[in-house]
Amino acid sequence: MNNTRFATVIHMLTLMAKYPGQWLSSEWIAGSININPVMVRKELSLLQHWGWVQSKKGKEGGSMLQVPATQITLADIFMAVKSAHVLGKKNKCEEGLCPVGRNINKALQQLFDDADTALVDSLRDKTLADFVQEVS
Amino acid sequence: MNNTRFATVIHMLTLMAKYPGQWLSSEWIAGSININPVMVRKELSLLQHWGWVQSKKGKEGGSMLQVPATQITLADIFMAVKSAHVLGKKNKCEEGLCPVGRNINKALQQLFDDADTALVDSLRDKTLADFVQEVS
DNA sequence: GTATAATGTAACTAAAACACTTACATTTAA
DNA sequence: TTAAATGTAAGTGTTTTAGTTACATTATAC
Repeated sequence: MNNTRFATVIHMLTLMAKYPGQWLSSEWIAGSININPVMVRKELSLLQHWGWVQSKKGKEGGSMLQVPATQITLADIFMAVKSAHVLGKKNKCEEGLCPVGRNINKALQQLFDDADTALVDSLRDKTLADFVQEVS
Repeated sequence: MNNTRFATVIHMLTLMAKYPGQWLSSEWIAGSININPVMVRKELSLLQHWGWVQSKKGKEGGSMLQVPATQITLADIFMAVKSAHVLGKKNKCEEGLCPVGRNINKALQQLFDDADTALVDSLRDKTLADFVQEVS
């Protein structure tokens, strides 16, 4: 995770949770985060895909939360944006070039999966609602 | 962590743990990992800095472990190579541009630190020796 | 109906992170 | 004295990430 996607998405969700029932424009959300509105819209499409957010096109349109903030955990949010393993990437050890290396890579895979799980587990007991409360 | 440093370093340490008391050349280590020897030497300087590894220049030189593999935990290794937070980076929310945003960023900082801690804690009960045993 | 203001998305550009590579000074042992 | 290794700086190439432009589409207010 050497990107800002988790920060961006939780920021977006927090704003929507703070203003429930209101159509927030991507322009306005982007302003609060200090990023480009198109980036916001890209992440919005992810949030829609997960059923967390509803968007409305056209004038007076925008986006709002579709599920209670108590039902979204930080683990859910992390998994939605996670790309790589938390311990990083593996080296490419292909075509049997590395005799010892192949076994190591197999053990690494397990280790990487375990680490991902440990982190996600630690995020499971905090909800978006909890986070929003900390902010207010 | 969207890089291969953890994988590279634990691979290197595993090799040195498997061949204790032998001077392993960066060329040979790099061959097993299938990466460039210079990358290996860069990471070696990190491992030396932590006192885990000893290197010898000149002909018949190389590197070897200087401490027992039982005394290096995966948490130690992770912390040695970790650059960003496991949840990623924060958005730049400077100069009070974002009224709501500033509070969120403060809460995010805490969350990011907690997540890092949770991951490190989960890595603390496994040593390099444990990992090497899994590989063999 | 028409103007306005929003989303949705593709395509492109810019910047940053990452890994590779070259080169060479230095060191050490056979 | 030669060979083989580390140490490291400097430069290049690749990939990832973020920003930006552009525009088709949609929906509302007037």
